[in-house]
Amino acid sequence: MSPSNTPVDSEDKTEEDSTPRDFIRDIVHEDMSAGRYPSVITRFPPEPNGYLHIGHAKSICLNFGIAEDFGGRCHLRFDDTNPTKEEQEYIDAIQEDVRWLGFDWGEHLYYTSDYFEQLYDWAEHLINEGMAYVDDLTADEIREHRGTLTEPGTNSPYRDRAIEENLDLFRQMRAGKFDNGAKVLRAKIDMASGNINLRDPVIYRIMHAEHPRTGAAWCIYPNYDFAHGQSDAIENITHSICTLEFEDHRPLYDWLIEHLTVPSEPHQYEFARLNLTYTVLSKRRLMELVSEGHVAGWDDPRMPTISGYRRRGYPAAAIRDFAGRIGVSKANATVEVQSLEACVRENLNENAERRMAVLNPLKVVIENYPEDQTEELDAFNNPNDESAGSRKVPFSKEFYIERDDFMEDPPKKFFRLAPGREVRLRYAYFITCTEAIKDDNGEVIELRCTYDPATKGGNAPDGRKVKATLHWVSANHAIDAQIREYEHLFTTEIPGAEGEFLDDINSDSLTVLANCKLEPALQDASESETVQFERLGYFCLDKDATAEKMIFNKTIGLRDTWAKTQAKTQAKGQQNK
RNA sequence: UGGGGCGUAGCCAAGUGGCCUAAGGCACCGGCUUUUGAUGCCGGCAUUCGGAGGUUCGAAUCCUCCCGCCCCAGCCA
Repeated sequence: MSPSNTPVDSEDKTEEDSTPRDFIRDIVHEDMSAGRYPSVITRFPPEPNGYLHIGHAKSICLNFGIAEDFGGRCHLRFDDTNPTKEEQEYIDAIQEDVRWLGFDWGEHLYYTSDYFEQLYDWAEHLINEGMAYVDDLTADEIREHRGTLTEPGTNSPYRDRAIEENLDLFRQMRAGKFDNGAKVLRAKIDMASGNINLRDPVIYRIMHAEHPRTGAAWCIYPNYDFAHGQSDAIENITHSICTLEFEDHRPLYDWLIEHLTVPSEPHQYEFARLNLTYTVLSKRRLMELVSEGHVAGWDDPRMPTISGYRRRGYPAAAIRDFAGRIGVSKANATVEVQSLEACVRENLNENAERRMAVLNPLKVVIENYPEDQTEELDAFNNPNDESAGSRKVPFSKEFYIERDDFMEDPPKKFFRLAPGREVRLRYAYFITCTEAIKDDNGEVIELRCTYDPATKGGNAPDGRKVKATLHWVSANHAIDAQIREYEHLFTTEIPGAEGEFLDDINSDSLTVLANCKLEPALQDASESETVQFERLGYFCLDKDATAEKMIFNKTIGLRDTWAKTQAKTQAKGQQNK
């Protein structure tokens, strides 16, 4: 079951594997030890009505992960019972995303729609057993008859129709004799049940709609409750894992499995869905962000979708790692996004190659450096990993540094470049600032410096130290690029906690930097490989890039304690005023 | 007021009567290292498990009551 192309995290998985790590694995472990099943079979059952998001990733990692851990398998099953909401585009995107996450369903790709005929037969069986009936009540009337949370419902006047009549009507429903909503098929259970799902739940409805897979073959469709458990049974699913809101449906799930002649007896288990701070994670809301243009699409790098994260440069392994770290339980939980971001940083720190790029360039001229000279300096691709090798970086008289790395009148704890101060240029030389040239507005537009030829490579033979190391890009060799920086899409931890979630959208979630300078090696950057721009963060090529114009997404910044202390001292200054 | 769940540090989360004077991760706070103010390393961070009673030699783990939070009244999933 283990995908052959899964990168990283394959090392210390020796004896840990079969040991239970959450309550669901406990159950599976116990079932297997007791010999209740020959092998574990789980499934991931998305409805193709939107793109997968990080919450789905949790479920995917759980279902495929359990299959892997216990030597079983996991099916990918599209739960396509509502043709009015589902589309082929989503079916394709979902498969791509699950694969990208590193999971493989092998031959086991299924669709609930594959079972429509069987499901229909089971519905007739229920009718024949006197356990289902055709109801002519309107949707409103059915609601009225359902009672309330505290009061029992009342029987529909059609509840006791003869079996023959029900059969005849149901067949006419299938034959397209009625309009949408004219009739439904209901399971006959108990209108007084405390569990509202057992008050004669609707199991088939009339929908004259084109289905992405079955086309016009059907005009009646089973709903979730009537389709899910039976589909599980058909596929011999042993552990049907879903989220907490389906807990109330389990009695109905079990009721159907019990009263139908199904090929196996699956069991449903529920866990808490994922919530993330500063993030919205419901399909309805994500759909709204997309359709109303608040983001550029499902794969906008600010979206918590799998495709958004992919485009943003998050490694699949980081998402899998995150899913493992947050665990699985039944407690409603809201995980801090920082936890996800920590996984991304950890993975990228280990795997991303380093490059140099200047986001907000400030030109520097070295006065004592030969006019037309260019040196090719050695730079490590990953100082923490020798096997990543090294590359050459061109250095010359004029280059760019980050505007933030120079201050004319630096505060105490600032130890980057300033007039008269010496710093190191990474992999290059020590330079000392001699002059800051300003424009008419007093804005610093260029720096004049001198360099010490003896410090080539970055070390002084006399052993003198320097407090800062700056990144830089040679002016004549620089590639121009646009860089897109992102912040959280929302300004509040729980968007919509008070009021409309759209009101909490962060209007500064996207910043476009137009005049960035990249070292030449970045010429062959790719969308799928996130690199570190030293001292800044992680970045990857965006799909909008062209041959003429490079565009990078900022995946995530490096931890920045300097910025943090700055913010703190600023806050203090504010307080004292 | 019906039914189903949940409550262990700022956020996740182990723990299922005695190795718990409660794992681990994130966050946070110190220190060391460092040609990324990154990384790495070291140390700190719940005498307490929603609350109150009770059972027991012994309880986060068992019992009782109470409090709080989430889900359910789609012909959505």
